[in-house]
Amino acid sequence: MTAANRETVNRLSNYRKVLIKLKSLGFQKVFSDNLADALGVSAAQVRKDFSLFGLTGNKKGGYQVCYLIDKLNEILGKHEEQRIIIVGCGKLGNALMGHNRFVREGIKVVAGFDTDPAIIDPEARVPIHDLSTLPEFVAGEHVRIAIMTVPEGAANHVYEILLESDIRGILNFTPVQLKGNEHCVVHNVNLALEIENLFYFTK
Amino acid sequence: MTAANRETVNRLSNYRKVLIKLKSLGFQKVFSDNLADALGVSAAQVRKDFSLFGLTGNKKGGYQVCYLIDKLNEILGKHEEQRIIIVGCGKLGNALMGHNRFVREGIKVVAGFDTDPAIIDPEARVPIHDLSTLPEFVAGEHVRIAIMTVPEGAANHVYEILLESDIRGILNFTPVQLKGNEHCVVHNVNLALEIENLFYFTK
DNA sequence: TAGATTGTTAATCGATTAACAATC
DNA sequence: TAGATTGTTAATCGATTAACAATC
Repeated sequence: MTAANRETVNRLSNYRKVLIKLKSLGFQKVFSDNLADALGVSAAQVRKDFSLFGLTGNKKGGYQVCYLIDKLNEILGKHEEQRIIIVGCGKLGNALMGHNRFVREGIKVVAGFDTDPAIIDPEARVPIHDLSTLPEFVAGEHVRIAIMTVPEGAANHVYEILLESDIRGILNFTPVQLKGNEHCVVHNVNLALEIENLFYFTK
Repeated sequence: MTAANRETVNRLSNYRKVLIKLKSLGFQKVFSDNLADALGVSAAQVRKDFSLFGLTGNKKGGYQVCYLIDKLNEILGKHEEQRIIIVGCGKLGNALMGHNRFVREGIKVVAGFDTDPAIIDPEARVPIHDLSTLPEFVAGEHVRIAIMTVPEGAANHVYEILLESDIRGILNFTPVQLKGNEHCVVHNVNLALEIENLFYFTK
């Protein structure tokens, strides 16, 4: 069995989103063909994905919408609130702290961290703490995912702090490409790279 | 010949970045092996990538750093300033408007667009214009790349406006997955999806 | 020359797709 | 039953890697 990769899991998230929409419209069952159209993938891909995660349907009868949603919630950890922290509370970090979409998707930013005393504010609605208190906070609050929005120069230092903490996954917005290791997964989002890439493909 | 895909172009950007660093350190030549190590890919991949774009080296002598930088600048369109606009100047759009990294990478945000009169300010350092003036502005200023940071509900409407304008590439931050067409490339950056993905892989 | 590196061809790997038996 | 859909196996496709001849 091939293990689920990042793209597969992204498709699961997208199936879930479509299914929730379908449920709200009163649909009770759905065919692989319908989901395929909604996502722009093949029906075989949908069935393959479901098969990989043990999501079963009925020959001829398709899949039960509620069943799929429930199973996907479980697989994606959507039964409970997903709590994250944001390290680096500059412009970008701040924007993400109030990101409405996170709230709607059940993702809660429980705290921000920074080193600038002018920014630190433990009394704010989303408290901003000193970076030095991060390991303790993460351990105490059982947070395992962090967004990194620090300046390029601080990237490696902050990364080390995160690796030594209980953080298990990082969404890295710095241009420094971080590798991750067996304890900590890193996804790099390099905005300048994305723009550069678009320029290439529109030439 | 297989055409260059997104990942290949991303690697080109990363080679370029490493090469600029090497040049500043006084290096004049580099081997595929060195670049491979720097990026965490195989040396064969480096040579294959270069071969695909006609970047040549010398058997035994490696590649000339300056030559590679120059060629990559040309391929990636880095000889001139890369001008973009930002559509939707809420928290996230605003943060990206002042993104220092863009400046350092030669990417210039020439204007923002919004529909909220309270936000519109044509006199600001980066002017924010009314959305209705976008097609005219884009045509007059020859801008071809746009970042979309509008609310989910406005995504499809704004997308249509962009498709009818001279915009050729879009970096889409709304959760609505846009497909793109033969005239316009779309890269979707779905932050909530990225977070969800991290939660899956850290279970 | 001997040793090392490029550039390319062939092999491998993994993901997607096509096909179809099972079956409702 | 006949028709339609799942679930899985085999085929395809594309990207990465290994191997090596060419050659500096």
